[in-house]
Amino acid sequence: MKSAPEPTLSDVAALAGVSRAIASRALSAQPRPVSADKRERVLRAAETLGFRPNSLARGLANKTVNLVAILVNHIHDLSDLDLFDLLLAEIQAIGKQVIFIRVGAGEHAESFLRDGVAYHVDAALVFSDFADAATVRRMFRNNAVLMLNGHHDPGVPSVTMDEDQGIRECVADAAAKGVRTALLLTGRTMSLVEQARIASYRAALARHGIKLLGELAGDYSYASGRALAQQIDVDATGAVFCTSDAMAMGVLDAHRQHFPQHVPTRFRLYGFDNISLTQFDAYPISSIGSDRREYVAQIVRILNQPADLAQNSDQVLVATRFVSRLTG
Amino acid sequence: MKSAPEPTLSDVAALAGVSRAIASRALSAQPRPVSADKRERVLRAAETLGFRPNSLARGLANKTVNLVAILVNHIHDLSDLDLFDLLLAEIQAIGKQVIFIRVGAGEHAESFLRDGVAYHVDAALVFSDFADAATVRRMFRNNAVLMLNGHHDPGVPSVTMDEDQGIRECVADAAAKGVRTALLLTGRTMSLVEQARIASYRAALARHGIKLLGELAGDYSYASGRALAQQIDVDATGAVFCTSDAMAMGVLDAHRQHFPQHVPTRFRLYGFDNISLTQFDAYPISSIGSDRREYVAQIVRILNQPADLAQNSDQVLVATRFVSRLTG
DNA sequence: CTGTTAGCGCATTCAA
DNA sequence: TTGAATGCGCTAACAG
Repeated sequence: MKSAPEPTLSDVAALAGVSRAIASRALSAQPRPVSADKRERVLRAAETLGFRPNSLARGLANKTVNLVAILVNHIHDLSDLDLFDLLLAEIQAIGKQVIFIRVGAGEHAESFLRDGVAYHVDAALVFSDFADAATVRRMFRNNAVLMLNGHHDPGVPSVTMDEDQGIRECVADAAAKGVRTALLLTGRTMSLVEQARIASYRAALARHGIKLLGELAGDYSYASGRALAQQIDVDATGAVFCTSDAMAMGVLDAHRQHFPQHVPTRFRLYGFDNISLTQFDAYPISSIGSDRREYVAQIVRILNQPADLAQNSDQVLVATRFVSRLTG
Repeated sequence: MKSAPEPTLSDVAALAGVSRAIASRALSAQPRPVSADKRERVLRAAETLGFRPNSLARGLANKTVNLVAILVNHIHDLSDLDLFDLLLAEIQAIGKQVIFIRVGAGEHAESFLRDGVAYHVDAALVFSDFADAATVRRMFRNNAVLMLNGHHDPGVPSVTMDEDQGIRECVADAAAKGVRTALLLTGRTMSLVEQARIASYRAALARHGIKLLGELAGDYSYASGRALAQQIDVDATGAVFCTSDAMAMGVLDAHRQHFPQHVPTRFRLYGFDNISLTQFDAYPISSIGSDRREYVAQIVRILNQPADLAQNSDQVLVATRFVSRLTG
């Protein structure tokens, strides 16, 4: 009672009256030597049979799968659907498909991959910071990994945001507007990326003579921003810098509960990531972000390089810049 | 200058001093007849060699890939990161990996799939409405398709939201609160799902004697909601029903520009989808949604069925319910 | 330009 | 319990 078995290349070849090799060449994307006559017959045969090449077999034969893996902690790591949408479109545009892997907090990534195809993808884009470069390198082939989680490693190529640049601009903006004191709301401080970010804020604040009143540890989420906002001394604080837009949104809403203003007037509020939500009227939060198109372009460029080139292990830096909105 | 070639099962077998068959069994997930002694040697050999099974080869041999495809129009089709996050986690929990395919508006899905592994996945979850069931069925094996885009088809299993139920509750809520006139903001009206949704609203409104002042055609987006809001006659309209939360958010923000109120007092506002954003203070929009856990559970249940069972082509209906918030 | 041959890496017969 | 042999579907190398 099995449904009709999938037609194979042999079936096509047989119907067209040619050898399997000819059929293979006629159906190949690259130009291969085949007489126009036979190519035509093969194509017609494939059409009538409803033939669809088995990519597993093809991959096994020529050792390419046209598959890239994207590793994230949680989906929210992407922090921005627009980025993901663009990334997916561009990756597909170069003829590759994306296998999406979510590596939950405590769980071991390796067990997820054990029985999946992910081990043998052309490349792995690592957004997740579940592991350092060494672990990822062990999981995948060395030159197949692209670190996008802010972690650097001499042996592995990476595309990283130059967050320091945007933070400088952001703090400079606050200083120019007369801010003298500030509060910093941070994310998970065990993250290397977050540590670097915090260091940038500290340095920039010091450079401008802005006093850092304190650092409150959140977890990037709206809820944590909302909760921590209770600790803000509205009268003494000139600016609140958050290392995520979501936390800034939480701060904004918490503030509105006490002061029915659209935007805080006592202190300035700055977020981070420039997520698309900050374009909505309700959350006009000044933020820091990079040009998504350039970011994605850099990723795709590396993906397009033959593996030997990737050995150079590019450490690409993408600029970030301050984006001014109502709260800043 | 090629990097170390991946060790294969043969390498493991050789190092362990056994045949390939024994090595294969020892490494199999299912219990297979192997003496404890040899199993031990094989496992150790695999460990020292850093052996990782090639899933392409395995898939070719036993005709299963443990891969499911998720088809979307744009990422935003998911309208809800939480749903996607949960779905991905559950699919991975049953040992499958997800290949993500974005089928752009005008582009042909088939060309995307031509050279990808997607043709031979275990199943395809279709969120995109780029094509009817017939097209999807042609692209994938019949019983491997699960329609989640609201389209029904006798030959293909589906999990669909029972939107009519939620809409009834929603309109009943408005009627109970004395609403006598209403405006409907719709999405892309060529969509079959949207047409059904509109029909539900019309019927429910008529049933409660609420006069439908008009239907304004948007595209589900925040921007379209914002623009269409200009046409709302605040004095004559008792309630505004939107077929997406994003449009309701746009309406809310447009209204706030003229009336500095957190929530409209002249008319009631209802959205659709119950996206997580409506839990944020800024957008306390009453909405209609289903239990994500149940929705995902139903999908995974069907995914777990052997192919022959799916022949039954379940047409599962998941309940939706009204979720009351400040605007309703 | 064509067809034959030989693998890709693995799981599974079938004898032993 | 074991191992030799066979095949999954396709492409590449080689001869013609």
